Amino acid sequence: MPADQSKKLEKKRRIIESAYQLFREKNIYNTAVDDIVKASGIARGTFYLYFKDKSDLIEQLVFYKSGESMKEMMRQAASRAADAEDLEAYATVFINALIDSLIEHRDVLTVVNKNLSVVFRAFPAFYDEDAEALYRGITGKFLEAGYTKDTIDRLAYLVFELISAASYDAITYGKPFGIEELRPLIVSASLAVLRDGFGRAEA
Amino acid sequence: MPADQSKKLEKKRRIIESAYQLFREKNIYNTAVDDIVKASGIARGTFYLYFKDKSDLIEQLVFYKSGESMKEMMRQAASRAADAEDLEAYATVFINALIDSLIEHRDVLTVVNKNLSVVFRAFPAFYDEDAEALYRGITGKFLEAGYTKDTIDRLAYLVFELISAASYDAITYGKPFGIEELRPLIVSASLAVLRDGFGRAEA
Amino acid sequence: MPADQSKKLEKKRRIIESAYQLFREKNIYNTAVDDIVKASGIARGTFYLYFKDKSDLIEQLVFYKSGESMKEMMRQAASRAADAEDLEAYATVFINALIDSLIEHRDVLTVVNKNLSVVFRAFPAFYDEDAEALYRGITGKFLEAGYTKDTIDRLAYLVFELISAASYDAITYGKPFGIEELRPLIVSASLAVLRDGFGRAEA
Amino acid sequence: MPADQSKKLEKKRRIIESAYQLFREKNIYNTAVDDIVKASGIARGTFYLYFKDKSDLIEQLVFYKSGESMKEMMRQAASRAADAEDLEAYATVFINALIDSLIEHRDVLTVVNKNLSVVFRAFPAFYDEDAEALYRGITGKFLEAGYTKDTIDRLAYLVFELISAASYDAITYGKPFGIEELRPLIVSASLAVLRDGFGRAEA
DNA sequence: TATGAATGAGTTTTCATTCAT
DNA sequence: TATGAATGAAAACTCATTCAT
Repeated sequence: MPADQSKKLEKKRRIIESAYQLFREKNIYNTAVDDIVKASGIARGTFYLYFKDKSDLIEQLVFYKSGESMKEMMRQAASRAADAEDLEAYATVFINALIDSLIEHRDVLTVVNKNLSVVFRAFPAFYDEDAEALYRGITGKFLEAGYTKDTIDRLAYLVFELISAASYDAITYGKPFGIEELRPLIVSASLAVLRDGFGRAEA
Repeated sequence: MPADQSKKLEKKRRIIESAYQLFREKNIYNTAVDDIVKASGIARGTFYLYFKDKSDLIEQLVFYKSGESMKEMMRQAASRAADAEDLEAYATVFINALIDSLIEHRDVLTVVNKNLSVVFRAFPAFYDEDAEALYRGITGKFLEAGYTKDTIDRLAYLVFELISAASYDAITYGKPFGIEELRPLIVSASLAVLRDGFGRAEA
Repeated sequence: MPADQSKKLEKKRRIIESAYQLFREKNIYNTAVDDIVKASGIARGTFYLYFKDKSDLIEQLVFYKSGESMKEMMRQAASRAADAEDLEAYATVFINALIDSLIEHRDVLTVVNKNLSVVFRAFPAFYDEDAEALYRGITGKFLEAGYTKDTIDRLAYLVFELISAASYDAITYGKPFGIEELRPLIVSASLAVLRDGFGRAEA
Repeated sequence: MPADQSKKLEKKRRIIESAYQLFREKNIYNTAVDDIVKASGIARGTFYLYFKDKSDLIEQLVFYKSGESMKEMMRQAASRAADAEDLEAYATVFINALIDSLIEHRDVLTVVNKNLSVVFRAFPAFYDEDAEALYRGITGKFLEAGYTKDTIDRLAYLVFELISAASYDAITYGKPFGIEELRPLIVSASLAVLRDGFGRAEA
């Protein structure tokens, strides 16, 4: 039973992976189910064994891909920021690392687009155990520094939005400003937001 | 001849307006050209007299709708901020007024979505004379205060991104935070970004 | 306008006619919309201009075909029975002529099958002006002979059911009895039903 | 081995029973093999262990269901008519009882529809021993009364057709006439057919 | 300019049946 | 016997676009 289960999941992931490739190359609306099954090496009907219809696949793909990527990015950023001496240094390294990750995962951005925010947004809601642990790890330092849990959630949301919105076009189009041109401003603006948030919370 | 011109423009606007309604109700990909011509009360062929194809309509619609709305929002915000005593007060009133406008034009957000940024982004590029004049008016105060033109463009971009990204879900979904809950943070974060940008620019 | 209208109706009839041929050759469920459009010499999409979907075509075809055939059969039967001296002779000739017509239109039976009854059944309800006139003509003799309108409707229904049910398999399969073997019984049984009906109505 | 046999038959009946339910609810062409196996709680492949294909199931189902119902109806009708004094009374009670049975088994009519006649028609051919015995029992009285075997077969066919055709819509749709409205006519018409048939046979 | 019937390539989806386990 | 994942041919339907009037 568990063998069968995992085999099914394995095939499902294979389909998602093929679809993901095609979506990147041709965009979602120009990719037919037919293209996906051909790329997956499965029969047309098999697709409908795993997904109710095309939009079911899209939904699952976006959630899966953006979730995975986001966790991966957070993990990398958190690990690089681990040895920071104080909170300000921690945030600086973390944000820079996050931008690096976004650059590295630029292909995800193409497909997942606005939907990345879907997961960023769900982040404080801990949509899965890994994500929860990560979020706790990252924000823990702020809790120790005296930020309230509520303030942290709001600030995290705001900063993630700022970073992803500002980076999105910079990374995918390089317009109207390149990412390296914008990077110092993003970092420094994020820090300002965090500092400001702390001041407001104490008041 | 000018009468003809305006008649043509009039019909074109009618088509855009009908399409806009449908896009809001059913989303772009679920709206057929057929639906649009029916709603416009014109014949199928006529559509292609005014637009090269469907994507031409979409492009023009998004540009038109978001451009118009944005100018309107900017105008309102600028007028409300006009009497502010200092730069900080000016920015505060302006940002609050901008959020109010976004709330008021929430229906535009639905259709134009991520594409609002398209125009926000094009802003410093002065995509039309009105817009250019507006942008000059709004940012003029910062120029006088000693910000460089370059810094202003970057900061304007960043702040607009921050405001629109953070407001988008708050206004359209009310999740994960409501707009009024987020508003003080947005304002204060924006001010922090502006202040920070000034400091960095001087250095 | 009337030219266009009739042209559209003309094409619609052409599609119905092609479908009818195929339904007879291959049966309804083995005939694809694709076969029909090929046989009609039109494009796939055109089909959907005239019929909402396949079942819409079937519905319209059955109604049209069975209606037309039935009127034709009634007309023939009525004309052959016209000179009959008394009611009994009239009915005898009429019923025999009706059976002849059913034999002649045996191909309609194949497609329209049980649905012939649909129209037979609708008969007293005068589903169209031609049919109404015909029905009035045929049953008029019985009205004069003293049958009430109510009795006529019921008897007509019963006799038509008897004739079509008993003839259906006899004509299409020749089993378990051939039509000529059954014909005298059907005629005589029908007359018996009519006579009996008259007696009951008087009592 | 006989235990196995009956187990096999048991499962076969379960499949037929499930299919029967679905056919009633959704009609034959809208019921997929998949629906049937799900409703039967068996695996897809198992279906093909018991039936060659879908049409094999349909054939067996119709035969089984209509045969069973028909025998049941005949049995009831024959038993209620058993004590009748003369042939006319016997026929009257029998026909009325048959109509009652059709009303009671109306659900069978829905599925078996026109196909009920298939079995009615097969009746004189004694498609199984039970049925043969029943038919012999019912028609025996007519044989004694002087009807020839041939006449009996033809009359039985005709009368069954008359009754089932006339009752079908009356019972399932109540249109254009209700069954109770039609019942006296059906009975009396049937008797007329029988009487007439006797006369013709003697001549 | 305006019309709307016609097009047909392109998509999605279904489903009876097979077959390895 | 029993299973159910896999198959893929076949079917239904959509829709942007063209073109004769």
